[in-house]
Amino acid sequence: MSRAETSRRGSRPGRAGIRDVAAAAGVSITTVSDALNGKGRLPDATRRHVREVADRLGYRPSAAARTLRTGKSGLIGLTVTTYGDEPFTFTEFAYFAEMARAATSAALARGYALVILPATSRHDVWSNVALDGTVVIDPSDHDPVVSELVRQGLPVVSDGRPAGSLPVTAWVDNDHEAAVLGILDHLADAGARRIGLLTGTTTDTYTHLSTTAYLRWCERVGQDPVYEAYPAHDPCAGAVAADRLLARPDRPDAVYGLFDPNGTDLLAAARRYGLRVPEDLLLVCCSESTVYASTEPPITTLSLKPRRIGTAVIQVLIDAIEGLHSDQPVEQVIPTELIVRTSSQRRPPRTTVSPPRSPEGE
Amino acid sequence: MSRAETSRRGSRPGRAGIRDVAAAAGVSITTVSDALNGKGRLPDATRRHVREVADRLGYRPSAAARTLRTGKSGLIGLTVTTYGDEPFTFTEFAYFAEMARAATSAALARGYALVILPATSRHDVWSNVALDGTVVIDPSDHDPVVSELVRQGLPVVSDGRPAGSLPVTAWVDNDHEAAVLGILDHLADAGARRIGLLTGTTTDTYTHLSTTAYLRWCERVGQDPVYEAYPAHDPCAGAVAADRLLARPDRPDAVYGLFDPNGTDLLAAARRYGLRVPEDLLLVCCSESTVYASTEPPITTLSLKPRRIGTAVIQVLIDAIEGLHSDQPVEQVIPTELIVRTSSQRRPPRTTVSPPRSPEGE
DNA sequence: CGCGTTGACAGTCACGTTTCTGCATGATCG
DNA sequence: CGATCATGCAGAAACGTGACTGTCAACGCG
Repeated sequence: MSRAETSRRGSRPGRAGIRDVAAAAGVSITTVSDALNGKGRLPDATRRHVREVADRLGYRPSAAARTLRTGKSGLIGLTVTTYGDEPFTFTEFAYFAEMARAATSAALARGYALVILPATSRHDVWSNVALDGTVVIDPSDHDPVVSELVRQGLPVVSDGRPAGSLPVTAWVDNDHEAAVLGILDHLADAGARRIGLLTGTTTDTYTHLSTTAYLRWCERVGQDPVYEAYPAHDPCAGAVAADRLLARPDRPDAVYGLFDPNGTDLLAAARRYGLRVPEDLLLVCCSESTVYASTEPPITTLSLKPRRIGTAVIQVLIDAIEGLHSDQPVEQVIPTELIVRTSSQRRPPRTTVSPPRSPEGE
Repeated sequence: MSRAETSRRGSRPGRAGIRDVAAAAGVSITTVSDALNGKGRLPDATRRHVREVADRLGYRPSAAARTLRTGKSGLIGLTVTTYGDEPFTFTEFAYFAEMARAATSAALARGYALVILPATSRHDVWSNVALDGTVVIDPSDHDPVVSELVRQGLPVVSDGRPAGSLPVTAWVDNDHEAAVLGILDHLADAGARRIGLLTGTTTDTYTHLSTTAYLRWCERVGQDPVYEAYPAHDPCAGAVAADRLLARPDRPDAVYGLFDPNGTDLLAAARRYGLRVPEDLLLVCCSESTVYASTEPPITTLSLKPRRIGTAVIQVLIDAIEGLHSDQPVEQVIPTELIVRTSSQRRPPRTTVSPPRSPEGE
């Protein structure tokens, strides 16, 4: 300890640096770094001694310095596209919540953390955080943020296949067409003669693919399409659209709703029109919420398996970050699950469709 | 351009550094930094010229280097405590989702981003990310992570007043006692004679304060407490507990549920026992979900205003980070809002309590 | 016995930025 | 007209870490 007082010039008290550890242990900075990272060729005695001293000093390596040096921050961006005037709809529906939860867990298990970053945030926020890669949920056609990130060489994996020529590194998605066709067949099997659709006005691929599949199915079986579209980010609009759908002269006897709240909205609308579910109206909606297990009646839902999607997205992204070009394809399809409940099961198939009725008081 | 070829030794192609900008603009590094950050004393011509060149080169400052130099990362940790065996219940209920959404927005508006970090994550993840401060949601009594962060001098603001002697920098919370007392009075005003409570077995302050308030209210009005507790993280347990509560010999004629899914669970249980809502059973639950507006009947809910809480937490935290010791107190109470719907309104107050009935088939 | 080899460490540079200090140049004032 | 001063900008020192290179001793082998 002749003149090893190199620690006094450094940062504020309370934070010990690698120099302090080296001085306290009587070794060099290199030895400390190697001992803690298990890199060099050191005898176990030195390694243990250094680790002990580091623990005693409460040494925590500076994440910023490590990131600057290694070029890896251990941070992954989680981006959701925006709807309407709301800043963003992060976890507006249970899907996003579950997906983000699973993604966070999966990332953490591999030593990464997630940073929430809306696509419309100011550019300086994006460049103020060092990202190793990014997950984008349902990117729009010409998302400028995605292009920018890819241009910078960052891996970008999207939840939902990218629309247009968006240059993502990889994507994970459900087979939405197969899911919709399966639901329509399921409803037809239950006796539905005219199946309606509650869909959205946005241009994301989920809405687009689902609607297209519906229209194709209608054409195949020779049914006139019966659907109402509304801005999916507005909960009030959903209730109104559900009402509109059941008020039509060609009122459907079965409805599939693409969005989470459609189930309760359609149920409420059916009550207003005096329609019994499932006797007069079969109901299915796409949702991850458990409330549909205890509604009256319980409503059949389509689960997109957000936990599996979130996990898969993170695995693919981290593989790309760490250069583990996995033998799996960069396009991964996760199966959906139809949870059949009372609302889509009808014992005696009806042969006639009753005319629409006027709304009744509660 | 005599020998200004300093750019070649640097990083990989595709990322322009501040040196490249300086060389291309024919100025020094200092001038570039000052011009972009608006710091120095430069003529507008130089400033504009430098910015133009930086844009042309697609220059993005390195977040890691900036963080290392300034000591500020612009990152805020968002931590939720864990329940049971699940890794964590992030956004398990609508409250967390809304709160996180508002917090993200508020942070972004001030140039910060949120990093999702469960309290039980491995320590290396925590030290691998440079945080300016942390938000903890409902910290447990002796949260080691909070203590560690505070010891490092990081501001920590909690959503929910800290239990025990947890040394947080500040906290934001509702007045849970006043909220519960208000609901109980509301139910009593609607004619309730025996009010039950559906509560949790966890030791967080929300559950504790609410339950205590209930017990005190019971003592004050001379009612025997009627409550069931269950592990709040388990949705199945909630349905079972709701059933237990309505199966008791001293079955209540009004119930307040502390957790989000209690409304539908209680409604389903009431149907099983042939109880009409609100005629035979008044119902209120604490929830942020909009589904309770369209259930049959619509259920009165207590909103904890998570958007206001999330915003307030972030404002207080960033004020602390930036040293703006605001004149506001470091303990902030956000009022709750009772959204009165059909389930808690009864025209003719009942004078007798009907005996419990057996469950009926659906 | 001399030389190459290997183990065990120390010194030093670079990551890219911010910021402090300092040197010119022109303007201003006594 | 010379000294002072504001202005505009350049140079260089950090920030804390990881990695490369270099040094010194011990040791094996011809």
